Amino acid sequence: MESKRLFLIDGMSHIYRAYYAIRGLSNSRGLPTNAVYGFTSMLRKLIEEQKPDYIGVAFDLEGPTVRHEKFESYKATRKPMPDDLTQQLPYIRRVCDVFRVPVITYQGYEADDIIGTLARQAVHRGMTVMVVTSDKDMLQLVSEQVSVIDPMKENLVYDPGKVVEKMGVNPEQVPDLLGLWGDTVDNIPGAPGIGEKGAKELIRTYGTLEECLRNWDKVKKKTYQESLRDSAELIRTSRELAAIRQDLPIDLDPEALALREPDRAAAFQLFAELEFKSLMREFHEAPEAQPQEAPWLESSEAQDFLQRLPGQPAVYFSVGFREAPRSRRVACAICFQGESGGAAVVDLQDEEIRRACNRVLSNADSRKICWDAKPCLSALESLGMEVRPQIDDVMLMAFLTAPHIGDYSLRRWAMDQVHISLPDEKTGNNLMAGLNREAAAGMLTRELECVRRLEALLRPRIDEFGLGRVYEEIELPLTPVLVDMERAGIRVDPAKLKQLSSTMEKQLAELTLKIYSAAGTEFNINSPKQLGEVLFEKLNLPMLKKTRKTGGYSTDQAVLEELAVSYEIPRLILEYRQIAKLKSTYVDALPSLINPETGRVHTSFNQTGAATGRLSSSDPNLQNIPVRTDLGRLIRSAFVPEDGNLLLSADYSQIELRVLAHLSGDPVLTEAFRHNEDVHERTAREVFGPAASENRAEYRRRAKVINFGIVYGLSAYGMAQRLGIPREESQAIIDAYFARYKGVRAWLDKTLEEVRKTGRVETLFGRIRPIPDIHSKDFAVRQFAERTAVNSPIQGTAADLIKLAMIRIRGLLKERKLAARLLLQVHDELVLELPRSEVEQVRQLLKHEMENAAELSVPLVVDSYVADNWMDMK
DNA sequence: CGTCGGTCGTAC
DNA sequence: GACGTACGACCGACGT
Repeated sequence: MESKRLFLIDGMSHIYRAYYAIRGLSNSRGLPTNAVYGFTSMLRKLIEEQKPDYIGVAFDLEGPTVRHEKFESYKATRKPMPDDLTQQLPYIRRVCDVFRVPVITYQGYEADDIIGTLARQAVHRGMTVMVVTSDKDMLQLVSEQVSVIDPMKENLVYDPGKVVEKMGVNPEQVPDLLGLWGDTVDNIPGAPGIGEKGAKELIRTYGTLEECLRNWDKVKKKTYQESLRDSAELIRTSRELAAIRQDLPIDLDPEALALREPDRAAAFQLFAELEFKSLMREFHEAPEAQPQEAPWLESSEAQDFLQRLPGQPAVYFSVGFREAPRSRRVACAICFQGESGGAAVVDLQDEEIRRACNRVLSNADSRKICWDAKPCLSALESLGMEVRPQIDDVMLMAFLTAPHIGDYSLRRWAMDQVHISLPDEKTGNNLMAGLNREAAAGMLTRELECVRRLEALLRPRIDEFGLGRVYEEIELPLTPVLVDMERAGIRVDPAKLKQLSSTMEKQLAELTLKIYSAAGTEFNINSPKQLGEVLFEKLNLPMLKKTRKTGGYSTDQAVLEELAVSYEIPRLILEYRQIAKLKSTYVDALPSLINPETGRVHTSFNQTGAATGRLSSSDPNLQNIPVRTDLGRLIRSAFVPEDGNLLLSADYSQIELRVLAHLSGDPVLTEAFRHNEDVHERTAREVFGPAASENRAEYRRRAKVINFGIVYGLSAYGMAQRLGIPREESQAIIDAYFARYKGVRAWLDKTLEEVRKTGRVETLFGRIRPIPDIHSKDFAVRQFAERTAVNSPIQGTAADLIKLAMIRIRGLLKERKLAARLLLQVHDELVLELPRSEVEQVRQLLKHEMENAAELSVPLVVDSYVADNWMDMK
């Protein structure tokens, strides 16, 4: 029998935290509600996630305390409680009442002392105590039976080990430590001249404060000696102030502290008054609507339960993860529920249970449904399990139906759509890692309930919005492809990066000296603010541009390039910037991301990262490794295949313009691609006429800018900036473009007309993107919406095409038992690793699948390259 | 001391 | 304000 858990909440610490953490919240009658809201969220979350057996909140009372008598300046510098917080105190009291959480106070003593006293008594009765606070003083209460939990730090739990880790001393030594160190928050003075470092060292050396004072003459540092000798009384008083009392004349009454159900009606009433809408919704529901907590099943019970699942047409599941070293996530528990019948949680650390789970997951006749399948699939496969066919992923349904939202955490969707609150990720991990199996099961059950309800909500929308094809044929089958790519990773040569890093360091040091000498002053070159002051105030260079939001001096590349025509320093800064950027973002960041077991970096591809349907990549982002400058490209030479293998890269040529040709049916663009012309050359001829052939390179460059601009929804201003020409001139060029490319103009008009009517745009395959700002009254916002509207179908269709190709390529490589593996996708490029012997076959396969991903009105063209590093592939 | 917005710069 | 989609480093303000 686990011992009962008593949660003692430090109320004062929380209302102050909430008050400062949330700004400007009030109801329509002007009542400030920030602290009430923060406190309520904390309390509700704590009860839900931790499921205490007993609970109480301690508050200070107005008026002096024994500490003030002991030491008159105690808390003297602390400002009185702000008015707009005082106003909220009665409501905080009412919140405790409606949650039926007892409030405990004691005249003359602080919340700390109440908690200390009750904790001690609870331990005597065999309870486990959790002290809920963000105050480091309270760490002195920690023992085998008492933990401190900090809800502001994702429910970080301090046990004696964690206290030593944070404070450098044992819990019982904390008052001694603070006697020396002091505490500015509580105005405990501590020893003059002794700070955190000194205090920790002294206590570690002598064990107690009294021993430190007795041995003052043996202390090495002179200032410490003097402080200990001369300020003994001050130090002893400080210690006394820091020590939490555990002997107040109060009696713990467990029955009064037993957790009770909230008074839902009163809670609804109160939250209505405070205008907390999401809480109103939550407390409006009948309590039965909250899911029943699933039981943990062991051995034979688990087997019985799992045996019945494969017969179900749909099986919902939610995986509990444990964080393993190198940010690996290990699946340690799984909660299942069939279409009918209750949920249960089983332990994946048990071999027999894993086998039974595998029978459920690999039964291709039933659908498996979860939220965010990629990490589940990855972790389950690592445990030797197989999931067939693919997993239905409700997160992808959410993404496809609302790709502009940007947050696809189950927590967010559960809260907004079905009004169930879930722990944040950190808390969830702690729950899974902790010893409280009931709380962990509770979380998984709630997650599962959210998945079920969200599926019921979102699957009909998939059909309603015509997203069935994109879901079934693109996003769903893409997930296992990404799992494989992430697991494969790409080899990175750390020696090469190290060498590059030291070269760059030397170059930076030289440039720094040159810049300082040219500027006549030393400053932080990395700081745009300081740089602006040096350039435009000290050196009086002409200011060309201000920054958009703060009105500071702009020092961006365009400005510096312009200034570099006439001055030396901007040129040096540009060079410095380039090297510093490459060094910090790539060269120095990559080695730490190499997995020592594989020698490779394993990026994470985010399937919901971009509203257009593109993938994004992070940790590290391998989709923005430099390629345009020689120095930047060197970084790519550190990306290499295993010995005996090669890298193969295949990229689409002009995919977005080809997509535009298809979508618009523009005859000139179509003809250019059908004849496999250089599309920028063609645009130059169309727009600039005979002049284009006189200075081909220059007009091709301009045409290229135009073509990019078209895809991104150009404006005359933007193009003028890029081309360095007057705005009227760029407008003339744009007019000339649309005179020749009438089909493109018509498509843009049609797309805008459609978005104004339907509020959304779509790709060739039916992927949608809502454009809510299209009717905005703000001109700038509306223009932005228009550019987004014309760009998204183009970028999104290109994304759909390469995703289709990836799925087929992975299927064919498997089918033909080739060793070649997909490693990376960079929007229009795929990078594979393969044995030399497979190069020709795979090259052909890749080209064929990419070029025939779909039948467009113009051909898709793919170029491919082979090399023994990623730099030399061009 | 940690968070967060601003600026800047890489990729396609 | 001014050309679409991302990720991320660094600085500095802000509140503890």
